[in-house]
Amino acid sequence: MDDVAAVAGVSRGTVSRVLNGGHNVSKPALDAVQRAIRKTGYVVNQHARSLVTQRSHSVAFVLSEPQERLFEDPNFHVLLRGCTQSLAEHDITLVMTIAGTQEERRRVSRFVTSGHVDGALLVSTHMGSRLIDDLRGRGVPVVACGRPLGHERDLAYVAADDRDGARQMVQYLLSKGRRTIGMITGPLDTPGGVDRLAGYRDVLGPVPDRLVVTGDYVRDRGEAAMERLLSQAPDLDAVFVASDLMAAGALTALRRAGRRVPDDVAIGGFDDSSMATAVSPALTTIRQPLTRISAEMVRLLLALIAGDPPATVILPTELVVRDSA
Amino acid sequence: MDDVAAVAGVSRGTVSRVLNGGHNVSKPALDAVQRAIRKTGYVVNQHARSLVTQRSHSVAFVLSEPQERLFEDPNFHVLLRGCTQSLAEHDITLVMTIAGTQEERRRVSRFVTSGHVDGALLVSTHMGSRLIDDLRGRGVPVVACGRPLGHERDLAYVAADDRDGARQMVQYLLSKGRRTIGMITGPLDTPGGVDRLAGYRDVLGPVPDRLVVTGDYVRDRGEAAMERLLSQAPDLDAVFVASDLMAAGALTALRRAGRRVPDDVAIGGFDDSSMATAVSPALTTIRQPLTRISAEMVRLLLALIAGDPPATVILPTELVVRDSA
DNA sequence: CTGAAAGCGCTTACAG
DNA sequence: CTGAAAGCGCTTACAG
Repeated sequence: MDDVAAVAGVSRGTVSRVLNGGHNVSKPALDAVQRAIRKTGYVVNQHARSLVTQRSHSVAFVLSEPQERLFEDPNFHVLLRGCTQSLAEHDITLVMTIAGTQEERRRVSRFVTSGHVDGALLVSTHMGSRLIDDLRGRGVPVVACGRPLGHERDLAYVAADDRDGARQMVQYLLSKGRRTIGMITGPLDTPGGVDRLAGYRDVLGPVPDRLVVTGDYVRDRGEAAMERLLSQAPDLDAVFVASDLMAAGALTALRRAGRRVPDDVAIGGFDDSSMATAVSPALTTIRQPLTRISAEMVRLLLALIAGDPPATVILPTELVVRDSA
Repeated sequence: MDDVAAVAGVSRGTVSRVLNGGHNVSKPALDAVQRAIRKTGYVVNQHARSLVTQRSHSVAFVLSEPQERLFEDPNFHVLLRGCTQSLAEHDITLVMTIAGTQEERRRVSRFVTSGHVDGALLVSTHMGSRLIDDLRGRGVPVVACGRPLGHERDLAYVAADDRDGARQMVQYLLSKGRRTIGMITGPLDTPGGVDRLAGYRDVLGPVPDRLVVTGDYVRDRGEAAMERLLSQAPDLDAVFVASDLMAAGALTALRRAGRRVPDDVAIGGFDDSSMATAVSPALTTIRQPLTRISAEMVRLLLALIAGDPPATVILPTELVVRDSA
């Protein structure tokens, strides 16, 4: 920076002003500095800048999933890409962190609170990690993806309307003449687990236990859950599955059992992830607007960093009809 | 830090020494400082530290793919997770950057060279972006994933032995009695494109043009390429496909054409990605050791940052026999 | 083993 | 509009 100032024949203060928008700088000074920057190939040292501004212009993307299951979930990539792009538009860098184990969570907590980032985007399905309390306690701006069970009031978050999506799907299955509709749920310590089940019950009222099996979002579990459902309720003619990945597994189990989809059993998924069209028959499912969710998370986090109070954003879900129901 | 020093009754210099390993510090002083740190909840300011050490303890993961196609590729996630974990073991943070468009590449280049990171892991299939030259010119330590066409000599990289993998697959197909073996290649401006085709030719010698179709690694293109191959060479009894994703597409095309796999046409994939077992029949394929590739990339980058000269690491590939061939 | 002091490369009131 | 100067929060020879 001294070099640039010397070459341009001005003070470092003026160089700095040019760097920060060029306000209060005369045209000739501005030109001289810009020429000097190009000539010297100068790039600001972000650490020095951050040290004085107390702002790093980067945020953490915290993947806090014990089994790191999200990595296999196509939804996750859409979210990661969406956040990276939305942030890039604001010239903010995404720092990727994985908080799978206890040890990793400690590391992440230390990292996020040590001024390395201005805030954090929390992506996890299961709750109950101490991470949230740690970060909140330090006053770090945080936005969660999905309703953070138990922290709805003190944490900003963006979520799809899971419950309404589930209602739409079950109503659709009914409208197609299905009468015995089973469900494979997500884990019941996740918002997608409880809310989608609640939506199912909203429409169907009290349902016999044998019609509901708890899953965990991944493919294999969907397959096992479907087998169980088939043995508990051989008479079912439709199943609402809380994720496309599990629905893909359910399809496999049905094929093996000799049941045709959708003729014998209709399958409704959730997410409208890439899996929905990768399987055959293609899944009728509920679309979550993940790209918009990413954009809203970023918007909310930037607002929080700017000092705004936390807020909640709920985005609508939408029925997508394909071949499985 | 002043607070900690005050509480512990020592100077800031001593606090700093404790923070940096506790060498040359007396036991009582060390204890007092650690107590004070706990009591005050102090966390170092990384920017201040980096400003003086000139080291950020973070590296960039540069995803430089025009179509951002990698995001859909399961290989990519394995790589990202592998790198994040290997880096975490060294207490180094991964900063995720996407350099898809020209504009993004400029941003990334500025970011990487401005001292924000100590080095970069370059993940891209296509070459010829100016990014490499930019970073090299600035003296930024860089390790590429896969042979960087045209930069083999001046860039450190880690790659799987693509050519030998291709040879293994073609030899296997021959050993199963297949006589007319077609190939769907990757893009010919990528190492996986040229090297896998070279391996195919190593075994088969000169091959009629009608047996080889160029693809682009993604599913849809694999489907289209298979259709083309089927019309150009209706007599083929095996196809070596340069990626599992394309092989999945090829399977769809074959099913539609009424050809049974592997009875009528055997399919050999490449990657052993999650796609290989997600499709039916499961793919016989060539395994790339992506987790080891990530670990080696990280090791190489840290060596580079420490001042070692660039190096090349080639990891073996391995035939995995399943149902498609 | 320890403290005082310089310095890392910036930004930003402040005075002019 | 511009320069001189203080200060962001650390680390690290240096002297003791």
